Amino acid sequence: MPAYHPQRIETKWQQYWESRQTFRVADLVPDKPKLYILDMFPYPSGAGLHVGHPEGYTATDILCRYKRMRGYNVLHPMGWDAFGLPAEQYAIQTGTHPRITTQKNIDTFRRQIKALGFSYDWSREIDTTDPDYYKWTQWIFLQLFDTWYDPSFKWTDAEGRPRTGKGRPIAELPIPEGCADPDAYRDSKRLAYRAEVPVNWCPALGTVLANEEVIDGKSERGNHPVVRMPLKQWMLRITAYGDRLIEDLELVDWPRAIKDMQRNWVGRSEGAEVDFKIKIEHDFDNWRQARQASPWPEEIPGDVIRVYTTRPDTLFGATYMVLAPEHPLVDRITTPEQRAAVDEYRRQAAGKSDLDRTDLAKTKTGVWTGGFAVNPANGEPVPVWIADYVLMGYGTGAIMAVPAHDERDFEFAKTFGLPIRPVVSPTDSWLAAHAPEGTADPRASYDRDPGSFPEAFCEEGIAYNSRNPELVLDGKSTPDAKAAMIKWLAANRLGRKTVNYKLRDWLFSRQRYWGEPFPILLDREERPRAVDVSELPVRLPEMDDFKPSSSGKPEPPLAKAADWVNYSDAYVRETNTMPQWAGSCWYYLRYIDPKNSEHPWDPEKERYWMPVDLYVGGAEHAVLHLLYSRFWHKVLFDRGLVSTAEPFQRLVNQGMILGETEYTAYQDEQGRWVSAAIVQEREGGGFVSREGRGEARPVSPVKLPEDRVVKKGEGFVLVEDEAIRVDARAHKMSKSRGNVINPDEVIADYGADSLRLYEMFMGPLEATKPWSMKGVEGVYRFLGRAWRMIVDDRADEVTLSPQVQDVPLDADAAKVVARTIAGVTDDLEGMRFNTAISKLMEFVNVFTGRDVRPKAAMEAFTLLLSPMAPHLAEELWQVLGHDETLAYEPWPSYDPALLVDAEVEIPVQVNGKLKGRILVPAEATEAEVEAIARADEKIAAAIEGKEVRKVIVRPGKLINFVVAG
RNA sequence: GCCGAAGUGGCGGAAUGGCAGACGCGCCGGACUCAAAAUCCGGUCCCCGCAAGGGGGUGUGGGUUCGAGUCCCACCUUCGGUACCA
Repeated sequence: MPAYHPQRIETKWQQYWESRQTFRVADLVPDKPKLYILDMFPYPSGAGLHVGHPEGYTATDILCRYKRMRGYNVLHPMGWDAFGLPAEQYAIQTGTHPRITTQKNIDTFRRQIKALGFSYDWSREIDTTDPDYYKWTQWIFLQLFDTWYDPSFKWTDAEGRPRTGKGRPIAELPIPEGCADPDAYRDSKRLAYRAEVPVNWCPALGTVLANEEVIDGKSERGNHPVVRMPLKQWMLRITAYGDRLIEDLELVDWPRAIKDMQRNWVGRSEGAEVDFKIKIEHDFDNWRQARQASPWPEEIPGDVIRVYTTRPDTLFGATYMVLAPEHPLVDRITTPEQRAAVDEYRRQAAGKSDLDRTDLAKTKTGVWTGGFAVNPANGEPVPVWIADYVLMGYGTGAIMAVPAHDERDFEFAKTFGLPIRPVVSPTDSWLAAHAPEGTADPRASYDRDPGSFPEAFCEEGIAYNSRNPELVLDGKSTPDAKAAMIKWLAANRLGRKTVNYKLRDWLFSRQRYWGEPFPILLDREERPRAVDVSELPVRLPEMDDFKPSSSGKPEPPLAKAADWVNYSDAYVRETNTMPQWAGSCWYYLRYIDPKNSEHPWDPEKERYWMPVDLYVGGAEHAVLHLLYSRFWHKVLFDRGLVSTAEPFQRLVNQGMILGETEYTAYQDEQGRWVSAAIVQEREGGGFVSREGRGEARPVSPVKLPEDRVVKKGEGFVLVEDEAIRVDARAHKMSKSRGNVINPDEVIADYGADSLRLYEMFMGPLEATKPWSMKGVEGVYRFLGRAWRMIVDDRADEVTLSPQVQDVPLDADAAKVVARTIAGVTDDLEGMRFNTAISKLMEFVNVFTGRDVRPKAAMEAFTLLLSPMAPHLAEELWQVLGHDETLAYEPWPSYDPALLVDAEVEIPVQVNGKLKGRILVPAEATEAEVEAIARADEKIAAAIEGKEVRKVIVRPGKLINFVVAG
């Protein structure tokens, strides 16, 4: 009977922990150091827990349990990111209220997570859809609404660095003199503001779609037409924090890859804005004089095209301009002759989603407007085109095209026969490498026609062909030429230096039901006003119809709740809701003080717990969630509501868990095997084989069991025909592939401890790795061996094995124990769980081979095992005679002297090649080691008759003879 | 295309610049058993050899070093992210 029986043990200890509140954490414990270890909370989907979830959760749980035993006060909470589209779509289909679905899913997730035995403090559980939670999400939104960004505000950060730019209360915003409408001015400066933004409106579905849901201008569901139309939406001014989001990455301990991604996403670039006068009559000279005499206009005047460029040094090479099709000046500049073509092009562009315009479009398209503008550097007229390779959302939505030195402009100019004027001289090596074959004098032919080269020269170089009566760039390097051009432009009010970001302001509203309502009222002129804090939360109105609008225009479902919308005679409620990101942007703060009804969190508790010391989650959140959270946190910091500049001090990304490795062979229509080497996946699904230049023939994949394939050379082949290559690959788990592992089933078969242990034993936490049920069995067997090492498996009751005796440790045993403690401790500190487990396995392999197992060794082992397999460890601890949980037992210690051996075996090399091994005293000097090595028969033979030029001795490590001949 | 990560036995993986393959899976052999399962013991990178022993080996090609899986350069492959960002 008392074989290792995880199901019995695990429920027993889960109940024990729950009933005694073993892991409830006190807020402020002055004599203990604090540690805040956080998991990314899950979206409770209807599919239930996935084996990917427990990977990160197990890792953090191990650390928490380990750190508690080392005397830390550990905050380790869990909650639910529960707003979101699936519950709403389910509601539309079935009429079930999203709250019901969400609650059901949460209950499932909670049950599954609890079955894994994690040491969360469940009294701190939060749910983003709970009005007591979203009350504070709304409250934080009001802070954003109440804040403007002062880019010139000087302050000093916690590291003592001088900083510029800070969010300040809107009441402190200086109103410019003579401002006709101070309220409108304030509204235009808030971090939360309203703007017209195009959305993908699908009239047939009556709903607004995300970019991913639009394919080829049609809806993914139902294939209905989708149009882009402007809609008034809430935006968050994250771009104001672009520099700080980049700079403060220096303060955190995150993987370099994630920091790089964030930097790229923000995409800061330095360049210049330049104004090109629209050429209507011959008025350029007059305009220049007027410009010189007045300040730089912040608002773009109606008669100029303002462009952004990172290469102002190439302005003399700007031979045409391109506007985005949506650019407001298109109408004004288009000539009557070109009107029809321009309108048609714009109509086509409007039918394409952003993805279509970028992803699929390989060749450049565009239309001339018929209009011209004037190049401010040389006064030459340049034609103005529209093309969808210029995006309205970046820079100013207009570019100066320098085809000689920009790959996209080069391609466009060649397509439409526009002039290409070189203004940066390429290096000789570039010319030699890129000149078309047979070019006698590459430089001469480049200067004559850069278009004859296959690509543009986009690197830095020496300027030429760049002079006007006031400015000479010729001979200057690119950085010098940029500086000179910017200086000249600024002096003549034709341009100025600017910084630009790829990052756009954050579109923060959704036309959905299942999200946080905005705490905002709109007056008759649609001016926003904050709901009074005393009226928070603004609850979602009860509705039983979640269907999209039938009004024929994009309208959020909340618009149908008439009583709710009509706040008073003067005001209506905002009917958009917040995106799913909102609740997850600040949840780590609410865990600190989850029940506080007066404040989002208590400032003293915030100072105690923040920052989060370790944050673990999937890399798919590397950019958006982490960037958005950091942005909110910085606003809260600027407003004095949190004490740290960054929320997450250390970040670790767990890798993805793939399905079991699959072997796939291919058969043609006659059922003949086709080698995977000649099979290609076709776009839009299906596979074809292609032999040499032959016809592509359709083939179908066939899944093979492991014993039908064999390794040959680089890959796998069929056992019965080794000429047939077989694909061997693990795939992402997905319902459609049928390779999803359900954690409930693993727990039922092997227990939670085995699941936990296996997920940690698979490999490094950060790595992507394939699942293997055989691997689960392996760790299950290990736990069984650990059980039998301590428990008498032949007795009727669970009792201590007679081999476990209260005897002192002999020298060897003491060494094994000390080494295991040292190794496991070190591995846990470094989050190397896989090697920590292998050290425990080695320990068991040693002691199961012994007839007498000292009790002290067994106790140390049990404590070392407990963070990873807590249920089994608690049971063993009890069998070893203890009444209380081991969760707060001190972590085992050891005598460091035991790690040092008196004698060590070291390798002997001759010219770096291993020739033998010798046993030397650990304290032996270099000369002694050399003498022992020379005395060794094999070594003596290996160096006999050769000149020993040098002897390298690493005491306790190795000896290497460098010989000649 | 750009950015990032990774390439080590049949498989997952281990190795502060110092004995490559710890630990686990799988496989082979043995013990226990009437038999099987479970369990226990031994073996298992490749090649030559009965053995002792010898030789080769960490994606490819160079380099640094007494010594390279590890550091540097170039390339190849796979995975992840991103995508006309002016």
